[in-house]
Amino acid sequence: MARANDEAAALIQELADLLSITGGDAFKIRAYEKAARAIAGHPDDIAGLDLAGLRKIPTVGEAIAKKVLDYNTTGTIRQVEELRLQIPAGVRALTEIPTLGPKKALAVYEELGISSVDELATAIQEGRLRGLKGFGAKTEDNIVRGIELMRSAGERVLVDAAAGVADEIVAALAALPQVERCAHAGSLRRMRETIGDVDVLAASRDPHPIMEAFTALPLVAEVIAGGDKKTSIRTAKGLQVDLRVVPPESWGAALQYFTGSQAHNIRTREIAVKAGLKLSEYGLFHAESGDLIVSATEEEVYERLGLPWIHPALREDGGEIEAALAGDLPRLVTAEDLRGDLHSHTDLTDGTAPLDAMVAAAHARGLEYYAITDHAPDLFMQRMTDDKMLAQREQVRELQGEYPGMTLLHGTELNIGPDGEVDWDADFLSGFDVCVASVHSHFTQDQAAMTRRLVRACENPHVHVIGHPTARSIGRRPPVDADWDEVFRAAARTGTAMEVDSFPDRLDLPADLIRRAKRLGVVFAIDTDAHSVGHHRNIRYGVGTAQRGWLTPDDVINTWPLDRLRTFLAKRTT
DNA sequence: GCCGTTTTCGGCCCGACTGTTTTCAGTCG
Repeated sequence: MARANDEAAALIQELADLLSITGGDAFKIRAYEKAARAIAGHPDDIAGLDLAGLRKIPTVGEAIAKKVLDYNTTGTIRQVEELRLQIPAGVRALTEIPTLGPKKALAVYEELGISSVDELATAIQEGRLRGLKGFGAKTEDNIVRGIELMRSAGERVLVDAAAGVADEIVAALAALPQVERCAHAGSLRRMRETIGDVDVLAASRDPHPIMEAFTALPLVAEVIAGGDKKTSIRTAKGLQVDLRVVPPESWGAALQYFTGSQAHNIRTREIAVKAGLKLSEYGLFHAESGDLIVSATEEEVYERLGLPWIHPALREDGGEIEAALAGDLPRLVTAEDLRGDLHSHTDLTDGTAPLDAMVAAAHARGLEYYAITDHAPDLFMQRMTDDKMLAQREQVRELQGEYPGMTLLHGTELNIGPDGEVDWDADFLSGFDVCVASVHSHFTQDQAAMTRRLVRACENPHVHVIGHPTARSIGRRPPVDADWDEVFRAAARTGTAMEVDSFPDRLDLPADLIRRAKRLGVVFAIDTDAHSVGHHRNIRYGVGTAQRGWLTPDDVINTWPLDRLRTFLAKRTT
């Protein structure tokens, strides 16, 4: 699935990583890192660009453009290959150990010949790090614990797990008398699909009791670092939480800073520097006099930098600064924009709640329309039959009378077979109000077969939405391999929507593919795929993913009024 | 290595905390 852009960007990033170990110029390393991001996020396929075309990519100059050309012709970059010979892959892996960065990795490699995490663990056991300059008893101890952490937990968690921890901590701290404001920031506020650590921000003039209350919370298993401005803990499940306490008047600048991303912050600070200003978590200051200009709200900080407020979901240095400067920021879709949900299940198949409970939950969300889409017969374990489906349709029509303000749609989630065929013939399919079609098996087909399969499903006039298109399960199953641009072109051509599935372990389409699909003219449906009443709450994660994909309300068919949606659904079969 | 109404050289975001040092380097975000 990797595009040339992604592969070239990964090589440039590797070049930066390798240079940081060999002690290359820090600014050169940063230049590579910036260019890697720009290449990964560039809308055009770099495989088709010449030197001049490549140099038009921001932060890509002569030298990096030539390296990308090198990649285009040879499939690799010569300098990367050379550095790989100097620095074994295992030495790079050492920098994955928390508290062990490039300098210490190079030290143990050069002084002791250590080139893997296992060798390092053994060397520490044998006491061979003793006496090495810069390696004291505490450092040794931290490395041992870092290796343990890396080998056990320490991996990123799903967004709902992080949100649960953040909500608990924010609720506890907000109740303290010293706390004036408290909120989560970081990658969770940006709604990244997985979260490495949770950032919590509090505003107060009296930080000490807050830090004490924080480290005394029942979920705290270990205190990693403790100061009056910043304290870090780890939960029993291995999730790190950083709490920063700032003066109340710094709230806006601090929220901007701690929301990140780091790449976005570098861009905003560069803008500040060019304007003779200095931006930190404490505010926006005059560089020379040090006088404070603004700091109370994020809006003020961005405004004084000459930018409109930028939604957290966009803050990845993925083109949002350029769009903001040009006045082209999208008005992102929100949960309030959603009028309906087009994908949900009941206990007729693998849901756990009966039809009436699911409909009541949808009504409680304030939806104007709601589709029940139980599985179709090709998923044999669900034991669906024509009669059962028709009986459910009758129940849906009867239930409609109880919900005059919400239109119930009867649909189904079809199974896309290995050849792209779906359950039921055209005649039976035409009886549904809406059909979602999804891949549920044969995940490992090669790219050509999978592409044909998805294109064929799009071309089926009865299929309105492709459900969880990549079929990935975050942390468990990789996305299927397809030529996504070809699939998206088929979806745009046939008027088939791509789903943004809100399940925290799906979030499918992922944000980067959403952006690619949108550029090709695709429309989307943000659905819960709810299998229980509680799953309706997951919609926030689907909306967050759609926002990271730069979607506006108009891109999303279930923000449309019912009449417009019906027109969209109907034109497919005429 | 990139960049430029401070343009072809001299800059390049900013701060907190830790550990090993006696004033600072390394790591992290």
